[in-house]
Amino acid sequence: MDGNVPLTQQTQQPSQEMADLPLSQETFHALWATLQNDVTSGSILQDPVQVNLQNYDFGTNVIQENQVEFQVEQIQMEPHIPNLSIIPSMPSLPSMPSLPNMNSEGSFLDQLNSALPPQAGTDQTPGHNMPSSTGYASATEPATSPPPSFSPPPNNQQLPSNVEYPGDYAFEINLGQPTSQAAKSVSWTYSPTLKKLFVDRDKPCPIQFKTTSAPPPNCFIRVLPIFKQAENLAEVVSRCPNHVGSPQDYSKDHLVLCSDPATMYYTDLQSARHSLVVPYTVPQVGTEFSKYLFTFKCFISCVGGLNRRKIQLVFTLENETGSILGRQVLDVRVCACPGRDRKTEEKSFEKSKAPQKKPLKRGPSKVTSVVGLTSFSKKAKKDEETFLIEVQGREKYELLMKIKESLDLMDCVAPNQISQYRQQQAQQQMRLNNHLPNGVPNLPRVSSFQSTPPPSTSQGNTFHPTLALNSTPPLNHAPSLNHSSPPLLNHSHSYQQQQTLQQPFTNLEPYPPSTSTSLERRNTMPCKDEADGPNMMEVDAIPTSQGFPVTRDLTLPNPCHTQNISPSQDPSIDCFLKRLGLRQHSDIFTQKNVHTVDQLEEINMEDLSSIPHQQREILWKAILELKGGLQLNHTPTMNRGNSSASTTSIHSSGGSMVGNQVYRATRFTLKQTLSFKVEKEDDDYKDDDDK
Amino acid sequence: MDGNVPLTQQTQQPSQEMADLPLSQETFHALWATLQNDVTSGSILQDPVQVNLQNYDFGTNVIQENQVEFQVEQIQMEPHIPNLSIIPSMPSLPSMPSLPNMNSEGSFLDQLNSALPPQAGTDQTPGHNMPSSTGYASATEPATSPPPSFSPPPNNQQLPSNVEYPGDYAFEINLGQPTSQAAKSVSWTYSPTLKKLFVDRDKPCPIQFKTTSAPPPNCFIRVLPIFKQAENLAEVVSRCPNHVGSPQDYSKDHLVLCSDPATMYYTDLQSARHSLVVPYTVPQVGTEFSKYLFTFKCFISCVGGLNRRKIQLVFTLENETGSILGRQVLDVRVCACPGRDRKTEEKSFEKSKAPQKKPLKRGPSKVTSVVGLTSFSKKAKKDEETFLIEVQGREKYELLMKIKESLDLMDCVAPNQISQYRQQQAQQQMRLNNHLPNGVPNLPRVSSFQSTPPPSTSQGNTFHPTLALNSTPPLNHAPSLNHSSPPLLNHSHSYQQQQTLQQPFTNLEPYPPSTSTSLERRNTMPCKDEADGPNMMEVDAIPTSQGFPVTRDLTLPNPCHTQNISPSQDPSIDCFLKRLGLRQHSDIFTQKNVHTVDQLEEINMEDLSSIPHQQREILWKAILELKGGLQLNHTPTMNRGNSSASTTSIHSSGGSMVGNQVYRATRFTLKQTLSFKVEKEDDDYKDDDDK
DNA sequence: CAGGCATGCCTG
DNA sequence: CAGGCATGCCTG
Ligand SMILES: [Zn+2]
Ligand SMILES: [Zn+2]
Repeated sequence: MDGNVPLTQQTQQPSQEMADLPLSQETFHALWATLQNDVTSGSILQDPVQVNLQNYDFGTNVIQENQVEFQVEQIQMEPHIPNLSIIPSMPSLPSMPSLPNMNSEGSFLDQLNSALPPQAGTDQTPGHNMPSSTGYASATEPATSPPPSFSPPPNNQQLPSNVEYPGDYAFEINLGQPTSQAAKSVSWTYSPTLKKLFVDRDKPCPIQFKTTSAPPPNCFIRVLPIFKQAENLAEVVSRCPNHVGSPQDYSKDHLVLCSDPATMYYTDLQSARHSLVVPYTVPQVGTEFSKYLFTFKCFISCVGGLNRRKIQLVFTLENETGSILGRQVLDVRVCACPGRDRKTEEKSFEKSKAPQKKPLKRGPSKVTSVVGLTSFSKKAKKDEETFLIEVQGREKYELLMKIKESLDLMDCVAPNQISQYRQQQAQQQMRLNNHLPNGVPNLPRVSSFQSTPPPSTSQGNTFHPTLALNSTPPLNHAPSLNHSSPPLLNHSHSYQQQQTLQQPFTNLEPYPPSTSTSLERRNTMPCKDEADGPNMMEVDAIPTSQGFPVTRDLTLPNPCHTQNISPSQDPSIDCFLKRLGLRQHSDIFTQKNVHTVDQLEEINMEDLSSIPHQQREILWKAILELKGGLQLNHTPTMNRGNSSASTTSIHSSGGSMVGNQVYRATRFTLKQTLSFKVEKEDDDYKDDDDK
Repeated sequence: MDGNVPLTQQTQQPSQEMADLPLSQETFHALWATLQNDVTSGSILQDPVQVNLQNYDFGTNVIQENQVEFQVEQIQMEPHIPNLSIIPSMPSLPSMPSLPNMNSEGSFLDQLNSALPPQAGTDQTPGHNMPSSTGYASATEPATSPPPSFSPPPNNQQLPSNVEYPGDYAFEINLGQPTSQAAKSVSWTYSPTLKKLFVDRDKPCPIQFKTTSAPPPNCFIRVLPIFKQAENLAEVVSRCPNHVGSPQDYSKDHLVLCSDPATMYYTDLQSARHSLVVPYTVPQVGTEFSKYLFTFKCFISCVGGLNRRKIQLVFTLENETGSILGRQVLDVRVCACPGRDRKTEEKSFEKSKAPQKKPLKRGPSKVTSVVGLTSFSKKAKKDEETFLIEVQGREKYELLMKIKESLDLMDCVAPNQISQYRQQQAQQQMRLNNHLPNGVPNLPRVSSFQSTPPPSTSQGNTFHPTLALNSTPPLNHAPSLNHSSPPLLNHSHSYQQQQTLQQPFTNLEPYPPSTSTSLERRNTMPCKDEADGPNMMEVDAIPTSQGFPVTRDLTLPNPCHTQNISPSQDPSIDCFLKRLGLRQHSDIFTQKNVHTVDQLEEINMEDLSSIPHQQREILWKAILELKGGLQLNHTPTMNRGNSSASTTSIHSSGGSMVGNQVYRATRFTLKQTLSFKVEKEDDDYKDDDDK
């Protein structure tokens, strides 16, 4: 096992209580509530914490390690201030007393409570304990930072959860009538034994969903692919260079597509993870399930992509504010011969659970569950000087005017409107082009909300016809993933500007667009806790581990950086390396917990010592370019602190802060890692002979 | 055989005279001389033509087809003129009387002679018969067009030659002491039986060169990878998306790299082919060969790249003006297990030539040899209106000023200086970064010639210390490939601007930079025919089929289009498709002889009917974008005529001609195709069992 | 649609 | 470094 994650080791006995370990729904709930609190008042978590790890087949393996970490960090960034003020509230917790006595967590978190300084900014209303109704408003996941005291950085990623959780509505997935076997190259086949879907690349595959009772209106299903093996879990699942979509395409990096015309594709600004969201419609009368067609754009074997690593799909049923009502996980193998491979895997699975317990190869050896929350706030300043440019030649003039126009317009428009506009444009375009798989008729189902540059076009939201006026605008609160990445550092803006934005619903006329932050917005419509629509009750106790709202305020209108970065670029290290043709070396970054380009400050020359000379030069140059300001003068660069707070500083080259904004972010991370000895157990392809 | 090339069929008997077929060196010579003539005076080829096809193992296969085509086309494009005036000089020659009586070609070409109208433009000096001294000056390969009368378009690509030609200096390659076999995964091994190199990806592989007599000074070796199979020959060999280099890297698409620090990497503007050029140094005293280390950046199996298609390297020894002094061809297989694969191929090769002649699989079924020449001319106009732009905010101002500055500077600077500047910058940067394979010390060996934007930096040309003052400036005359592509149509400029430029020598102080075309330049320094340096004699009879000079004048300073196109983009359809993730459909384009984006006008909706709906939409949209002007207004678009001249028109959307230039191009193509029934003969991997 | 190859890569 | 698997794809 080549886990890239530095971890302290703790040995423990084999455990059948696995299914009842830390980071359960209660954890989410408690954390959520408490963190809300904290963001606004400095108080912290008192409730006991439990974790519920499912979906990993531990077999009879021996636990080798069981570690829990908790961290609270606060970052504040302002223009023209030469140093990032990182306020480590609680340095970190290297390891917890071994589980399952996770109730001790309560007292631990109590300690944290006192360690956390009162929030400096006060533009937030006091917190409350209703995760569903308040979560979206104050808890987002953008701003994260390296842990202030560790070095090398600990594994503090906000990893996606793969914990199955049917929830109050008994959310379930289904793959139709089980078949006992299938032709070698059927387009897809599901193995009930393995609980695994085998599907050909780019072939539509129906997946069905149901809930026992009707969930609140305007729910949607999010589909997020993750790597199954713990050592890859931190890596974003995205398409290989060979199968990436066209640059204009918001789903260009998405492994999974859905044929539903109302599908929205997201790329999380922080984690860079690619997920899709599709409105959940209750089953037609007489049918038990709601069916959706999905396609997968890469083989699991794709070089420079999945690269023969197992993946899972995480399906979350989320309400309109992004709270998670249920979660299901499905193992998937995208391959050219689903039938053959299913047979092979089932065969080897039979063998593996046969009495003699003969050793098999490569199994998942580590399981990590992480919950994290980050709150975030931001203000904008202005740049109002006037200049004149004299231009020779009409062509240049028109070109420049075009650029100027767009710059001006971007300034005029609320950042989230810009974001929204972009996302809408792109997705509308996609629809117009009938670009969705399986040729499902592409109705313009998303209403237009663009009071900005291009004139508003379509209307008619069939997606959320019942959107209640008293529900909070989810504009800034699309659920997304817990995957860490520093918030607003360095050149990340330019990327973020171009990224897909988190915003599943666009028909939000009840609420005017706003440039305020999520926290600020709470002042406008505070304490909806007790009145969050008809689904208040259900929503109350719902965890949001995977569904942290994200403020699109991160999308800054400052165009300075876009100059050097193509719209197709992705903030993930993966994509960064891809562009350099150095994908092979992603380990180096993963090891340092560097997952997006704005974390590149973490990387120094020595980290690259393991790679060949020439490649190192290329890489280092590219890193420097991203670190140290690109072509433009006055491009402020902020350095990301190393693991130690003392190294944190700003590389501002005399310029103003990007976008002239003030940012404050507080992040909380709770992580548990279980490590266990693998008895060589895995579905494997080799042992057919001795069957 | 799935030859994409529409061809008329002609059956012929098996032939052992293969080695003496059309398109020999004499052909080149004769063509060259005659075409020179034609460009300037309208006269055409009288000499008999012979062709010498080597390097294809025909075995005892039956020739099914033997076709020769000859075409002359002239294109003229001017701003504000609504129609491309295509002057078909000679409609085309569907098929020639069957060979080997190729001497009849003489009379055929005589007919052509009278068919060719006198040249409209007269800014060329009279032609002469010295290919080496005049070739670079008037014959270039930029301007090509679809044949005016055919439909569907015939295979009129300017394909690279793979004809072995030791030449007057007996140019030879060598791979060191032959080994009888090698370990499974040696980094490289050469099979003398197969005359084939097996090499691991990214591993240095020494290849040696020699000549019996010393070639003229300042010679260089060009290395160009091509596909071996005729059906792929038209496709540019480049790296797969997974192995492309970083965008700044001029060699990012080059399959082959050379560790020599003086290596220059080219991407032909017209053909989009990627080659490298390295100075040829005579062997050290006491050694027989000059050794160079090469690396290969893709496996032949790379998906979206070589894709399991056989390749060859074409090594040409070229003099300083780009004339070809010798050519050698080497089969190469880049694979993970060179030893294993060599063994396998040798085994199956033995079998294949065993008496019983058991059928083997997939062999090369068609061989195509093409010679082509295009002359090209261009003039620039001006755009001098003055405008004022008022800008709010310093950031935007500075951003815009930066852009304006660069636009202005581009206008001030001669296009070839810009080009040169860019190429130099990039390659210098590469050296500085010690970016070359194998860590060979990176001396700045290319002198700086940048009288333009960035101040001149390095000096000291160790590359061409003996560059004679009376040699013609090769600035515009780097040898390149005969691969067709339309000249100055549509949005190709924006791509070209960003493309690697053809210019192997940069120490050219004797000649001031010039914006004039190659033809115009001849007026400035006319008739160097008889005085082209010390190597006049040798150079005289040398063919230039692969070494057609290219005018970098193609690189227009007009920045209008760069806006939407990232610098890393490549004009080839391959890359275009790659970006869209639709590489699978390259056939469609190959079939229509569309190889670069500026030929996209050739493609219409129906052509895409074979591909899946969604992909079609993506593709079509992308094509339309490239065809029809991007985001900017006043972006003139010129349509490429379909195979029929009557469909040729300009889609100018009321704008001025791109760059306000007038273009005139004349192209000549002579092509022979041999088609033969394959007795299932090929090196194959399957038959090990029955050994 | 099944058989089986081709070929990068993993494991001993 | 050799054995051998994994897996897309080609051929009947
Ligand atoms: Zn892929
Ligand atoms: Zn490759």
